[in-house]
Amino acid sequence: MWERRYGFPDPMRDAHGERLYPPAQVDKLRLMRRLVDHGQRPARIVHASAEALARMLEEHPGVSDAELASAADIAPMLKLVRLHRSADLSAALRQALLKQGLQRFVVETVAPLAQAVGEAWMRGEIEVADEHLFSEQVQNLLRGAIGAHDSVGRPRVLLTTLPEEQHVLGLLMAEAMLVPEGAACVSLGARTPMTDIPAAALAGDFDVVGLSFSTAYPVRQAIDALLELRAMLPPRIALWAGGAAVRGKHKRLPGVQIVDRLDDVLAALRNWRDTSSPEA
Amino acid sequence: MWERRYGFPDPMRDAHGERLYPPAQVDKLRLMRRLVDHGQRPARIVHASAEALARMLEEHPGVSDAELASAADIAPMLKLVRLHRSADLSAALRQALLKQGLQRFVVETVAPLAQAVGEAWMRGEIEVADEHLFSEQVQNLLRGAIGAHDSVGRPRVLLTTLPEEQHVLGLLMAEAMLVPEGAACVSLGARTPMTDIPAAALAGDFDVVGLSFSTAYPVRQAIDALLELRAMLPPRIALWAGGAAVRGKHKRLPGVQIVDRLDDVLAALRNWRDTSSPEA
DNA sequence: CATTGCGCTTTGTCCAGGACATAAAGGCGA
DNA sequence: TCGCCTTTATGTCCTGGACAAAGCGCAATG
Repeated sequence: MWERRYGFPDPMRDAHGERLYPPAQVDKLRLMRRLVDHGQRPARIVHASAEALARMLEEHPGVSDAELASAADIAPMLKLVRLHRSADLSAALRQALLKQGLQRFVVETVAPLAQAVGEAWMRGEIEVADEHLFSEQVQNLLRGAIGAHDSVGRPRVLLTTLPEEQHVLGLLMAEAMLVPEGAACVSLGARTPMTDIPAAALAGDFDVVGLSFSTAYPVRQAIDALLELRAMLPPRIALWAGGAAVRGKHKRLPGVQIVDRLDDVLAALRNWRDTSSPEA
Repeated sequence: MWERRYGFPDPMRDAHGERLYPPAQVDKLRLMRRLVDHGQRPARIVHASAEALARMLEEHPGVSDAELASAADIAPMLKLVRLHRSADLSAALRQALLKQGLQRFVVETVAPLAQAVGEAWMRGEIEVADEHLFSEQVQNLLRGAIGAHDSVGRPRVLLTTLPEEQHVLGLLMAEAMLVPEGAACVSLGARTPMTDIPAAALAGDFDVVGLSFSTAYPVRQAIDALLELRAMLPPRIALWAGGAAVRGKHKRLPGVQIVDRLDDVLAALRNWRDTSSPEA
C-alpha cells in the first residue's frame, strides 16, 4: 500500500516479479516503524532520508523528568544490559530485590528499568537479544520470589493477556504486587483466546480477572475487547486492566477497573476488599 | 483460497461484501486445523462433516506404548490440569521435583506430561487456558530451581528459539538438564531474530548455541535456518538443535548436534567436554 | 529390502488495482 | 479551552490470476 501511495518502498523484482527489498530499504523501514510506533504518521516521514529519520529518533520526546530522575538509580543496570553482562545483571537484580523487598523492587527497579530498556531499543541503542536477556532475568527472579508465597487468600485473581499481546512482564509485575498482600494469583501467561477467559474465570472460582496491554496494543481493539469481556463475565467477577494502551481510558470503560500505575494495583485491591468483605 | 478451491468455508457476507463466518464453520475450521497439524491434507478432510472430523481426531494415531506406560505415572497430574486445579497441580509438581531431583523431574515428569497435555489439547479434551496454566506452573518451578544454581562453568550455552517458535518449555527443560552438570546457561527466551543470535553468541563468549523447535515448526524452514546459522557462527561455537521438527535429521544437518531426546543433551555435553578439554 | 531420485499433484503465497471502513487531524462554535 | 464535526490519512478487504514450493508415490538402484 505504501508503495502505491508514497512510492516507498520501491523494491527490486526477482525473475518472477516478486519483490526483493535491498537492505537499505529494510533499514529505513525499521526506522520508520519505530517512529510510527511513537506516534509519527507515515506520510510525514516517508520521504525523509535514513539519516534524518535516525536523528528524529534521537530527538524523540523521550522519558519525562520524573522518570529521568529515577533513571539515575537504574543507569548502572541499563549499562549491564547494553554490555550483555548477563551474570552481573542477574546479580545486581538479585541484590536489589533483597535490599528493597518484592514490591519496592517492582516499583522502583523493574518498572523503570523495563521502560528504559524499551526506550533504548526504540532508539536503536540496544539489540533485541539484550531486551530478551533482560526480560528473562527479571522473569527468573520474579517467578522465584512469587513462588515463595502461598496463594490461598482472597481475592483470587486470574491474570493473562489477549492473543495479540505477548509481553508477560506486566502480568508478572502485577502478580508480584498482589501476592505479598495475600491475594491468590494465577497467571495463564500471554495470548489466551477471548472466549477461554470467562470459562477459566468461572471454573477456577476467581474474583478478579486482570489483563495487561503494552504500548503497541491498538487502543480501539483493547477497549472493544474489554467491553466484550465485561459483558461475558458475571457482575460478581471484577475486571482489571493495566498497561499503556488503556491508560486514562476510565471514561470509555464503565465497569472496568483501570490500573494506570503499579500503585493502583494495591488501590484496586483495597477497594475490592472494602466493597466485598461485608458479604464474606 | 480454500473457498475458491474446495467450496469451504462458505461465509456469509455483511452489507459491504465482507466475509462473516458462522460459528459452525469456525468450529469445523478449528477441527480441520488440528488434523492438518497432525499431517492430514486439507483436500482429504474438507468435505467431511464436523462429527466425522471429531471422530478422526479421537482415532488419531496417538502416543506410543512406551509413552502410554509412563503416562500411568502422570495421569493424576493430567487430571488436575483437566479440572483446572491450579493449586493442587502446583503442589503435585513441587512434590515430584523434590522427590525426583531436577533432572529426573524434567525427564520423567515434565516431558511426558507436556506431551500428554499437547495430545489432550489436540483431541479437544482440554482448553487452551489449561495448557497455558500447566506451562506457567512448570515455568515457575523450573525457573526457580534453575536460579538456585551458579552459572560460572563451561561450556557457556546460549539458548533461544527462532522468531516463528514461541514455545519456551523446550528451552527450560534443556537448561534444567544442563545447569546441574555445571554448564553456564543463558536463555534469551523465544523469538530471537536470526541475525541477533550470532552477535549475541560472540558478545557473550559462548561455546554453544542451543535452539528448540516444536512439532508445529516447518521442517524445511528449520533445516535452512540451522544451516544458515551454522555458516554464520565461527567453527569454535557448537550448534545444538532439539525438538520434534529436527528429530532424526542428523544427515541433513552437518555440523549441527541434534538432540533427539532429553538424555541426548547430557551426551552432547559430555561429548563437548571430551573434545574441548585438551585445548583448555 | 532399504533408500535415493524423479515427476506429478497439492497447497499456499504473491501480484495488481479497486473499494471502503475507520482512525487521526484540523476547523469551528460554544 | 473544550467538545463536536468535517475532512483527510491510513489500513484492510475484495477478486481472479499465476506460480513457487512442499508433499506424495513410483521407479530405479545399492
